[in-house]
Amino acid sequence: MANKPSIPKGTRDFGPQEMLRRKYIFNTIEKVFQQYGYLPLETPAMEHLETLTGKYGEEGDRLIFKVLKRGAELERAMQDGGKSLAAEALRYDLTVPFARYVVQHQNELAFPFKRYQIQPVWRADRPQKGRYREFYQCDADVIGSTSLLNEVELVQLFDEVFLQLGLGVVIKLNDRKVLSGIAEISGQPDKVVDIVTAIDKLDKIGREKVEEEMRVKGVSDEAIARIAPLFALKGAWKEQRPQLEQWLASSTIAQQGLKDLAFVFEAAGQLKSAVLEFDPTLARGLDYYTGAIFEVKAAEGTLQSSICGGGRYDDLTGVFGLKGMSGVGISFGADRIYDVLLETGKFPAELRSSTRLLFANFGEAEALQCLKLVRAVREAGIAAELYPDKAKMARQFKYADDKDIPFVAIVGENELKQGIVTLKDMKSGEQRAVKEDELVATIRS
RNA sequence: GUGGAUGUAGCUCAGUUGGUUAGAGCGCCGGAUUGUGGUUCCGGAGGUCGCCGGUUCAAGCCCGGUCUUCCACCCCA
Repeated sequence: MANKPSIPKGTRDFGPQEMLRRKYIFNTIEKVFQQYGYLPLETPAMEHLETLTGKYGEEGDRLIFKVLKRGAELERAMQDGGKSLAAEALRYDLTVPFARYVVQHQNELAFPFKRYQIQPVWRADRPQKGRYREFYQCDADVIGSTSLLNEVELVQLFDEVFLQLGLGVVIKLNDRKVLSGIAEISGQPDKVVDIVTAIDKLDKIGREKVEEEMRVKGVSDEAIARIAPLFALKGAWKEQRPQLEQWLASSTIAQQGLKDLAFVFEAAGQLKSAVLEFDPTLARGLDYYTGAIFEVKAAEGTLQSSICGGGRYDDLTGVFGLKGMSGVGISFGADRIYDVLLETGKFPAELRSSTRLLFANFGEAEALQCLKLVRAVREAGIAAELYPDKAKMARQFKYADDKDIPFVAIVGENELKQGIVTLKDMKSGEQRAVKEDELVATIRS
C-alpha cells in the first residue's frame, strides 16, 4: 500500500522550471497564430468513440485510448459479450474534433474559418524518446477555402515561429497528387498506399529496401522499374521540377500537384530563417491528406523525428455530414520542440522565475513596511515578493539565488528608521541605499 | 501490437567469482560568518538496491513474473 506514488506510462509531470519553458513555447506559437488571424478553440478531452474510430486508419484505431463504460452500463456490456465496453475515447488529435466542431456549428461560423487549438492529445503508443502517451499539439487550420494562399501562409507561419524560437528548421513540402501520379505512372494506381509508405522510408532504409518492400506488398517489378526515376532526382525544387514534369508527363493529377507546389514555392518567397524543401518521399497522414503535405524537422540537435506536421484534406467534414469543405492545417509538437530547444540550449536564460525583486524579512515591523513597498512595486508592473518568514539572511539570499531573482531589497531596523531600502544587485553583488520612492525607478534602470 | 536492453541516495553513476555495517561526485541540511547568496573549509542527513516471488546457509549480484525508461519495427507530434 505504501508503494511509491507514480504516474502512468508515457505521461509526465512538468515542474516549475519546465513549465516556464513550455509556456514560452506555447506563448510564442499562440502569439504568431493570433498574428495570422487564427481564433482560439477548445474541445473536450473525450469524444464519442464513433467520432474518432475510422479516421486514423487501422493503426490509428488501435492507438485510441478508450474510456470504459461505468456502472450498470458496463455490466450490461460485459454480459453482452464484452464487445462494446467503451462509448467514449480520449481525443487522438485536434483535427478530427475540429472537423466535428465545424459540422456542428456550421451555421454560426464565418468561412473561411481559421482556428487554433493548443491542447493535449492521447495515444496508446509504446513510449520512446520524444514519443509520449500524453502530449500537446498546437494546431492551426483553415477550413472552407481551397486557395493555395493558405498553404503559403502556413509555410510563413512555420518560418515565423521558428525564427522567434531561434531554432533552425527544414520545412519539407510535398503534394499528395504527386504521390498519386507516381502510382499512376507505375501502372498500379491501386497500390498508392503501399508504394507511398515504402518510398516514405527512403532516407532511412535506402533504395534497395524500399523496392524490396514494394515487391513484398505486391507491386510488380515493372511498376517498380517505372518508379526508378524518383531515385535519380537531383538538386533542389527548381532543378527537380523539370525532371518531375518530364517523368510524370502522362499523369494529369501529378501535373496539377507540381503546379500547386510551384505556386507555393514561388509565393512563399524568401523565408526569414527556415529552409523550404521539396521532398517527394514525404507521405504522412495518408488517411486524409489530399493536397499539400508538410513536415518540419529540426536542423539542429539529435532528434531525427519531425517536430511539426500538416497538410490539406479535402472533405474532412464529409464523414460528419458536411460535404465539400476543404481544409488545410498544421500542427506543432510542443513536447518535441521542447526537447530540441533544451538539447540545443536555445531557451532564453532568464526563464527561471518571474520575480524581479525579493524583499528580505527582518521581522514583523520591517515586514509590514515591506508589504507596502511590495504593493507599490507590483502596481508599477514589477514582479516582486516578500519572503514570508523571518529567517536567516543566508537562507533568504539563497532563496533569491535559487529562483534567479536579480534584486533583493533589504529593509532592516536601520533602513526602517531612515526610510530607505538597501538594494542589492545579485549578479554584481553591489548594494546601495535607495529612497523608498526611488525603488521602482532604480530597478527599471 | 512484435522483438531487445535498462532500473542502486534528489541527480549522474561505481559496486570484484553471490559473503558481515552498499560507496563516490554533485545536490540537500548544519556550522565557520546571529544583516548577505553564488567561491572556500568542516560536519551531517539521506537507500526495504523498481516491485513481487523463487534458488541458496547467504542475493544489489542468479532465475521467473511485473512495472518503468530506452532501442529497433510499426506508426507518428
